[in-house]
Amino acid sequence: MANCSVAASIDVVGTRSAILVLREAIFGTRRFEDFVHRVGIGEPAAAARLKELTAAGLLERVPYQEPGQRTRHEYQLTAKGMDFQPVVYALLQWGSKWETDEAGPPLRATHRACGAAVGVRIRCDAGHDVDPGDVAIEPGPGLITVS
Amino acid sequence: MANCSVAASIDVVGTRSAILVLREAIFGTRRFEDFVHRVGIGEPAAAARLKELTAAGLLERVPYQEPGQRTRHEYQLTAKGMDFQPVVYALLQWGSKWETDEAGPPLRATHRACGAAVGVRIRCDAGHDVDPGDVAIEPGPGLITVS
DNA sequence: TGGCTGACTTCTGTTTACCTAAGTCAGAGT
DNA sequence: ACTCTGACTTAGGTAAACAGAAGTCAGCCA
Repeated sequence: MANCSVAASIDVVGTRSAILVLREAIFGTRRFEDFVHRVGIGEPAAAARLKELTAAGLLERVPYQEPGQRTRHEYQLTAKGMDFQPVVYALLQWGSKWETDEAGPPLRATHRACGAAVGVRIRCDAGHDVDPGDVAIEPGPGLITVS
Repeated sequence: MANCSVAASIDVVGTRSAILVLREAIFGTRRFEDFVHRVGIGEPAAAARLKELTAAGLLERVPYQEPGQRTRHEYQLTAKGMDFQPVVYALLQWGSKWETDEAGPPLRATHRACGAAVGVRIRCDAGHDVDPGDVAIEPGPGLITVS
């Protein structure tokens, strides 16, 4: 009954832990144990989310080997996973503005070149900056007309 | 154990139905019955999400009256709710690129002035466009150092 | 060959997120 | 007073999303 791409996206990253795992992957986490500790979830949940995100094509399981260690596997973002970055930064931006606790965020995303905090802006495919009020919603087939 | 604003955001809009209700609100839905039908959830779930989002300050319950009808209530986006638009458009953009089915999305967000599809771009507070690879993650207090 | 370790899996139990179906309730119109 | 309607609430059940503890397994090293 998914009637828009938003719903399709949520079908892929529908749970709290899925988004948090993806956030950690975007922030640079690669190894299973690190996902468990940094996301703050149990091992079964971490294993399930990593498997699902890998199956959905957002993560890739690639072998690596540290010197003097056996071959292991780590999880790397694919292009599809990297394209999810705007969603994470949008959440980060919104949460920083409206839901920050007293201590402030322990993680900050900044522009490498200038050090300013990173967020997102609404923009159209033609390159214009778009104010939230200038967005038109066009109903397509199969949807009840907005009254 | 929320260690970043992303987690704080997800605490507010943590469920599939919460994001879909918020999407509908952003797309212009106001009335209870419309939320139920357009989101495709049951009435109890819709009532619970609307109540939670109202309590969290993203929606506001305001009275209205159509001629010849009794006073009723509708749900309007607050400034906090409107600020969530980039998250929804980021999800829309990602889903349109990676998860579109054969029929295409029944709803499209476009720039009113030029008609082009609306999405989001990563940008820093200094106003620069930022490529995904140019984002630096700075660990703050309380977080294990990324290996 | 046996220990060690990171990466899982299995088991058991709880909570949360839904569903459908059937109420309740307020108040404008008759 | 009575009906009608949109907006919910209540009841009862199911499935998914978790948690914690305790396994299993692979393979490098000794």
